[in-house]
Amino acid sequence: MRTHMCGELRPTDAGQTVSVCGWVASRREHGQNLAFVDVRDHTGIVQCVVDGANELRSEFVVRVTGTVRARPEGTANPNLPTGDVEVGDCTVEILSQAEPPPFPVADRVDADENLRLRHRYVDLRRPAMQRNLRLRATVSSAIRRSMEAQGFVEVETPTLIASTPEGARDFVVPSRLQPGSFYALPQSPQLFKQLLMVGGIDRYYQLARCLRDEDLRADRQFEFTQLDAEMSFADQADVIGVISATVVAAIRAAGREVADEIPRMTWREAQDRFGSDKPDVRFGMELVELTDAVAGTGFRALQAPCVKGIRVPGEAGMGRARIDRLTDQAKAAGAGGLVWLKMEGETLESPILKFLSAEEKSALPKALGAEPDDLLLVVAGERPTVDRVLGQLRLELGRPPVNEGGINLLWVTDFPLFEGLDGEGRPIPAHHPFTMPHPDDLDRLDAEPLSVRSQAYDLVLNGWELGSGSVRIHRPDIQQRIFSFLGIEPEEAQSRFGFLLDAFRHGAPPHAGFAFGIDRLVALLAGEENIREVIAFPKTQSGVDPLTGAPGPVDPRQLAELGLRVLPRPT
RNA sequence: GGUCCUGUGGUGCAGCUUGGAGUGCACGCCGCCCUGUCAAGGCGGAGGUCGCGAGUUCAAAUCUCGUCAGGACCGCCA
Repeated sequence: MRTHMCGELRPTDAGQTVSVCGWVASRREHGQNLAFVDVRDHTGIVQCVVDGANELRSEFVVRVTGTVRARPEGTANPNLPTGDVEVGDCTVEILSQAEPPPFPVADRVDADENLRLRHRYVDLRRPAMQRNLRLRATVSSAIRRSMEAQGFVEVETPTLIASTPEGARDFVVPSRLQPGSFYALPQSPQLFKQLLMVGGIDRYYQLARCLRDEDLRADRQFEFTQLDAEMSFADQADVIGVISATVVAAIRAAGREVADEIPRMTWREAQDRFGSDKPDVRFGMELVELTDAVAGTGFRALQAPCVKGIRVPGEAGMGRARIDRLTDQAKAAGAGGLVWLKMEGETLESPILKFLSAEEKSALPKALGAEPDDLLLVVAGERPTVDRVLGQLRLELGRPPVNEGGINLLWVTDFPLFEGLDGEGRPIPAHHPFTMPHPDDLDRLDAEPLSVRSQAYDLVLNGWELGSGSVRIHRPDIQQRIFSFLGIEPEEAQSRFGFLLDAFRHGAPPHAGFAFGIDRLVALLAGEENIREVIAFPKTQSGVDPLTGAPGPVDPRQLAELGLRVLPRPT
């Protein structure tokens, strides 16, 4: 049907008779006997010269046959890769007519999200969406090649699985053959990949669809795709090596530069320096320890176990309203308040000056490395709160746009095993309950559980959590001990995860794994703030697909067959 | 569950603060003209329940309340 793609014609093709197919991108008529028609396919646009184009309209699908020729002197278009040539003496076949598009098919579009999604098939024609989806395919392909080159085997795991009421909310599918019983859609293939290790697969990977029924965000959809991997007879260093190689390969396949070696940082260091477990290391403004500098202060607001601050360069002119908003934000995040100091030239200005000693007035700016016209923000309180609050303020005040600052990968290691205590004093697992504690900390499990580190690690890219992994518990005795720690009784553990514990009694190799989100990786590589831009058919924030109308009601006969009845919505 | 922003011809906006006739801009659409344009140009034209519903008022796109939709965020996401 066609001999060439629109975007590939060049002066070297001159003289050839060609056929191209695509959509009418624009039409410029110059009377009855001359018109220019730009035809677009995913490779680009080429100008076709026709006698008349009165019957053509935007987005009509056409096949154009004609002769490639250099454009006349002075009429080349340097903005177009095909701008030195045109297709002349054209015959135009209309393959399909089209209504006027609901929004312009331009590279950049500012149309309403609902409108774009309702007409996604038009939206996808836009060069930006074409680039994003093709970038995604390039990245996926590079990931597969890298994993296979490292000896990993792709294994598919089931989509209809048993619900394990742990972590995120499950999507649930009613069973017809067992009315009243339900499948769940997998939040991840976690348990299956561990079973594959017991099954001797040794190195497993999968570009796995994961589903979680939680509220949507710019970086979260109901369904998302992960590189899911697991390896036997391997430790943390092995996993980090494999995943590092694959992520670097994927980023390079996308045409971006990245170093071979990915820096590492412990969770503790990330908290101390950045107030986050996923630090954005593209900019400074690190958290500075001030506890000693104000030890013994007479100012009550700074009498706290931990005092830290950040230096906001050049923001001494910040208005009172903005500072008040930051203060509200800090309080909402748990801080008692927000202390601010301004370097008005060389002079320190602050509402709290009268409460500070002379030593403190010089020690605070010095510790923070303050320079003229800087704004200094100080928070006091319990250490985790101080870190969290300042970490948020740092992002708010300094974070660069998504497409700036290059690609900065970072491994964050030595996460705590538990992230705190629940209402009944039981530890909450920071990762998941199959995470192996750090061997050096095992003997503190009973006495100081919150100080126990785990062999869990996250991969962070420009402040986005790309993914996480861990060394898994492969011994039933340790797994039972962790379960009981989490308040999961042996009977409950048996009923929920019994199949895994059974498997571990049949010869489980030590194993470790990882999973990271493809949607987020591709979005960052595409310079997009929102993962919807790299998903062909995403859902809106309220979980609706405006194109297909999902979710919708089902036929009453379907419900009856499933033994279900829909209750009226509570009002 | 909560906070904030947005909703005005097909599209993107302005108008809203300080209520006074659906007013305006750009694109698109329809018709005519035009032989070198490329977001072509010129002339003319059509197209509106100001998301929806209440309330206040002599009078509401504009003020108030509710509601729906889209977006950002908090909660949530082991």
